[in-house]
Amino acid sequence: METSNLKKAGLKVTLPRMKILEILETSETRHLTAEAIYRELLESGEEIGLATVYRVLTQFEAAGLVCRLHLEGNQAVFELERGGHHDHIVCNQCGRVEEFFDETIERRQREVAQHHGFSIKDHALVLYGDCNDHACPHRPA
Amino acid sequence: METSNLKKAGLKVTLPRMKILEILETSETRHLTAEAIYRELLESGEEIGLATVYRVLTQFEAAGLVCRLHLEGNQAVFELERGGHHDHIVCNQCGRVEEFFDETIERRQREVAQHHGFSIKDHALVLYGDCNDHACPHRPA
DNA sequence: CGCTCAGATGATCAAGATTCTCATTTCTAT
DNA sequence: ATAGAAATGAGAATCTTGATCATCTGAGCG
Ligand SMILES: [Mn+2]
Ligand SMILES: [Mn+2]
Ligand SMILES: [Zn+2]
Ligand SMILES: [Zn+2]
Repeated sequence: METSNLKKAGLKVTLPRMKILEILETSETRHLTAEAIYRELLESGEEIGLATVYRVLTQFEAAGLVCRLHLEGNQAVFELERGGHHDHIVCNQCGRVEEFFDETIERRQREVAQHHGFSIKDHALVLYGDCNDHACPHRPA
Repeated sequence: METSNLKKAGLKVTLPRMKILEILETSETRHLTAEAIYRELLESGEEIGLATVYRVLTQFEAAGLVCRLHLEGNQAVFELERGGHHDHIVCNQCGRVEEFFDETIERRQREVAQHHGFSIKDHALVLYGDCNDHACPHRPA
């Protein structure tokens, strides 16, 4: 088990936290809403409350284990922190999410911020378009 | 009057729509929440409901008169559509919002999307940082 | 192994943002 | 001015997320 991640983060190793982490690690969908995680827990027979899912995800975020994104709609999505920063492309048709990292964009962002006298700390970049690859498997729920 | 914009958009010219458009045109703050607009209406003595503000803003957005952004927090902000696309920098300290347009970033976005087989239709880019210029006038509400 | 208690959980309630409902009012066109 | 269609306002409803608080659980200790 990788309960070590929890311990390292200063979080007590509890059943809900382990199960939520496991779902984040093993789900074929990288970007999950709190409700999607909650549903997977129910399906696997775990009696974990939705409030706990939100609470734990917020704690995971604060601990640097996951990051929270707003890709579309009103629900935040969460993904395991796997070291490198990246941004996202979302398909308007089917909801598929692809990841990318572009050093040119990253550098220009820093330069633009500097031009305006800002010290940039973070950024949010999402591209929206059509994946020209239907039938794609990521149909909306 | 510029009720022509409303007529052109196929929207009936009503008092709430004119007043809301006027606030968007004359407010010294370019990016306004629905509630901020609602408050300005109250202060100027207009008896317009918050639901109407939201409804009208959504219609303006559909008509291409305004665009809706999510800069921070949970409230959307609206700004008059003035022709050119641009992105935003937000100060984490004081909430100041600056606008920018960078052709290099725009081009790289298209190229990245193409690499992934996407036809890009839109994007959302917000930089977060510290404007090193306090005392700035844009103090949070 | 069983005890203890700080910390975690779950059920429910609450809050904030936005939309919906529907009776009433206002435009636009005669 | 009149009528019909569309818009408005008040409040209820919805959706997502966070707060409360009584109960439960896990890590350390004997
Ligand atoms: Mn990702
Ligand atoms: Mn702007
Ligand atoms: Zn697709
Ligand atoms: Zn500032």
